[in-house]
Parts: sequence; C-alpha cells; structure tokens
Amino acid sequence: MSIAHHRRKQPELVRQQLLEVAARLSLEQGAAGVTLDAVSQAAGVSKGGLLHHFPNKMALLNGLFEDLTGKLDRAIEEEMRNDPVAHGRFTRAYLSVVFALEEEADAQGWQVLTIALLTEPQLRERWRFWVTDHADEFVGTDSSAGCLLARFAADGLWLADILKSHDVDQPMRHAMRAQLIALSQQ
Amino acid sequence: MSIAHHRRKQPELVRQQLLEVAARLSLEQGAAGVTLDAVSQAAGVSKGGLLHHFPNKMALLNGLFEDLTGKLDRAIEEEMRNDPVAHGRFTRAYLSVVFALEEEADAQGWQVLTIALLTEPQLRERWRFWVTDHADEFVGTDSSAGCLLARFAADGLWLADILKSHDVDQPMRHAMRAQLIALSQQ
DNA sequence: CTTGACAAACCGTCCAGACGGTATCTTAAT
DNA sequence: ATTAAGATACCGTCTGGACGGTTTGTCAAG
Repeated sequence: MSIAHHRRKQPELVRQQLLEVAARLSLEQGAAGVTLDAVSQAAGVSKGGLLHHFPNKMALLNGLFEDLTGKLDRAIEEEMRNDPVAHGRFTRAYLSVVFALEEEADAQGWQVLTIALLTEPQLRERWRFWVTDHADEFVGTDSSAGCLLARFAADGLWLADILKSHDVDQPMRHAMRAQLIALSQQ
Repeated sequence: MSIAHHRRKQPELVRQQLLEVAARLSLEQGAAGVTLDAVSQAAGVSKGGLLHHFPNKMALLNGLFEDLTGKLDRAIEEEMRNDPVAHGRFTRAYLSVVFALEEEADAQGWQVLTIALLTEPQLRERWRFWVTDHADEFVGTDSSAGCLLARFAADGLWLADILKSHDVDQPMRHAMRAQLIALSQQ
C-alpha cells in the first residue's frame, strides 16, 4: 500500500514521464546514468512499475527512439509542406529542424538519443534504417553532393552543440544556415 | 610463479598493447565491451597488471584520449607544413586528416574515442578543451564562417562513417572534399 | 471478479578496484 | 665485478556494490 497505489491511474502519463526522465538523466549523468533504478525512482515509480511499461531496458530505449524520431518526422514533414521547390526540399527541411533544435525542449531528448545510439549497436542499426529510408525516399531530389554536404554540416553543428565544443553565436548560425540552403539549391 | 612472470619485462609495449586492445574491443563489442577483465585478458596481461599501468578505468580512457589526440595533432601539423596559404590552413589540414581517417588503421581507435567521449562526461570536457585550444590558436586564419562550416561538414561525414548511416562512394567523397576546400579559402 | 497498474523484495551476474604476493630490473656501494 | 637493497612490473584472488530482470503481492477500475 503506497501513494502510487492510491493516486489515480494514468498509465499514458506515467509512460511519458518515464521517457522524459530517461532523457533528462542521460543528459545530466551521461548514458551510464540511465539505469532502471534511477529512471524509475526519478519518475516516482517503482522499478516494477517501469518494467510494466517497458518489459526491459532495450524496450525503454526503443520507446525513446520512436518517440523522438516520430517528432522529427512530423517536424520535417511540416517544413516540407511549406517549401514549393522540389529540389533539395528534404534537405532544407532537415536543416530547419536541426537548426531549430538548439533551443527546443526536445534538444535534451536528442542528446540522449545520440549517445545511446552510439553506445547501443541495436539503436545504431535503427538509426541507419531511418537515414537510408529517407535517403531512398528523396533520392530524386536530395542526393546531390550539395545536399549531402549540407546535411553533413548540419550534423556536425548538431554534434558540436551536444559536446558544447564550439560556441557558435546567433549571427554566425544564420550565416551558416543561409550558406547551407544555397548549397541545397545548387 | 607463472609464465608471464618469467617473460622479459617490456612495460612500454604492454602499455601500448592495452590501449590498442581497448580500442579494438570497443569497436567489436561496443563501449560496454571495454571492461578491465576483457581488456587485460585480451592483452595477455592480468587485471592487476592492467591496473598497474592505469590505476583505474578512467585513466585507461584518458590514455586512449592522449594517444589519439597526439596522433591527430601530429598529422594535422604535418599537413599544415605543406600548405603555403595562411588563411584556412588549419581547416584544410583538418579536412585532410578526417577524410584520410576512413581507411586508416587508427580509424578504429577514433571510433571508440567518439563513443567514449559522448558517454563519459569527463572526456567530453577534455575534447571541448582540445577544440577550443585549436580554435583559439588559429583564430586569425580559421574562424570564418566558411572554415567553421567546412569543419562541421567533415565532422558530419565522420559521424556518418561511424554510424555507417550513409554510404558515400569515393567520387562523391572527392567532390565533397574539393567543395569544402573551396569553402575554407573564401 | 477479472484484469491492468503498480509495489517491494529478491536473485544472479558482472564489474571496478583492493590487496597481498612474486619475479625482474636498476642502482650503487663494496 | 658482485651483490645487496630497493624499485618496478607484474600475477591471482577476493569483495562489495550496482544493475538488469523475476516473482509475488496489492489495489483499484471496469
């Protein structure tokens, strides 16, 4: 008999909480900080409760992956709808989303994902599928050297943000973004 | 009294072996595969022996970091010596080294380092210092938007190589490299 | 009264590091 | 040139703790 037993049941909310906490923990303490004990405790749920929603740790990480790639997909789709030019459309949408990511609340989530991605071979595989799927889908419009390069540069900037290795100020960011958009059009 | 007790002492060689094995293990089994037991055993040394050379696990990772950034520094320095143009010289050297990395034997080592970097907050910090130190050193010649962008793009490509997410063929690589060099000159 | 949503105790494994020892190398006094 | 005295380079075992996962129990909603 505990508090959680008496509070109103809201499984979907608890599930979301768990994902959120997992992201935050890895941000603050590195990937090693994402343990079942730590996540469940920080989410105010018992370990059994966590394992009820996600049968094992991998499932939790997969949940994170799906949650976040889902948001990424929707954001990209949204951006693509507002772009009339076919050539490089996906690349520009990708740029917009990645550049916008820095201030987003979800940026934390993306950071954990990246780390987990590199750590877990399984997630590395899933990410590979995500990339190749999109590359295949837009092979007609976004496979030029310029487009590829632009996306790589965005990834590099994103990595720098994660590692906080460079400190790129706002005007510089805008200049770089403009240049990358130009690359996507050539 | 064991065999290893009687073999000739060669501390520097053993130390090198340990670093090499640590890099290889993380490549083959992910960062989780880098345990003191696994590393020491694969290097043909006891755990005690490993801990003699590196007093704790962090020291081992730090050793890897220094080993590899040392090589990186030397490679970059070498490249810079052959470049008569001051503006963007560091960036071009960086590009050369990163692009050459894909086939290098050390590429494995760099992969483990990247992973460990993202996983271990301490190493993240050290990497940050490496980057800012170099950025400061070449602030006069390599801080333009073009140079930054070129380096970011190289990082992105490197990340893609690690994740094997894109499969960039050789002609495309060369085209991209040429474009980035042009960026470093503008 | 059945089932979904948890709690709490527990288990086996793995791992970092400590520890106490032994063998080889170096140095320096004889 | 010898050799005693340390320093250095290892070996092999043990332990305490963390961590993923299981099991069993409990409550509440439908």
